[in-house]
Amino acid sequence: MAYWLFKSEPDVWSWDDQVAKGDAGEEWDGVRNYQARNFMREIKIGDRGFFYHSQSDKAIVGIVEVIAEAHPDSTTDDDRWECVDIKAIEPLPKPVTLAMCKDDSRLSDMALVKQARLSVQPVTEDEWRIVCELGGL
DNA sequence: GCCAACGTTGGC
DNA sequence: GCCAACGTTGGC
Repeated sequence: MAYWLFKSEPDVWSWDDQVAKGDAGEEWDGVRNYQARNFMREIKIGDRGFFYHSQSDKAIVGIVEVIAEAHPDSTTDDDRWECVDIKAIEPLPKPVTLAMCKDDSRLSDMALVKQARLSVQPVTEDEWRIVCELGGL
């Protein structure tokens, strides 16, 4: 199983919005970036991901599971863009902020730290474990 | 609200 | 195919 990080502006689509969708989940649509799209093509059903709030929060706030692999993005007619579907699994007892990731030398290679603008990014197993630990899981 | 970083577009 | 111009994202 692989691990990922999904980034969203909470004003547009927040963790609470995701939780409200329950097990039905929701399309992770609106990605207009080739690098992120290419990662989504590698994502498999059952993969886990962090849900990150950019802008005001700048924190990893929850864990999601992939329930549908890459398929055309229904929010555009442009067939270059695809999306996956995810559902909320559980919140992090303690959100892990960007500052915490930057302060932890073990996380200095995280895509989140190094590539601020990438909206879908891979997370290594070690990084996953460390962030869960920091988050109180 | 500003600005740096980065991705995309289009002219050559 | 290169690169300048432009647009967008996201941290501060």
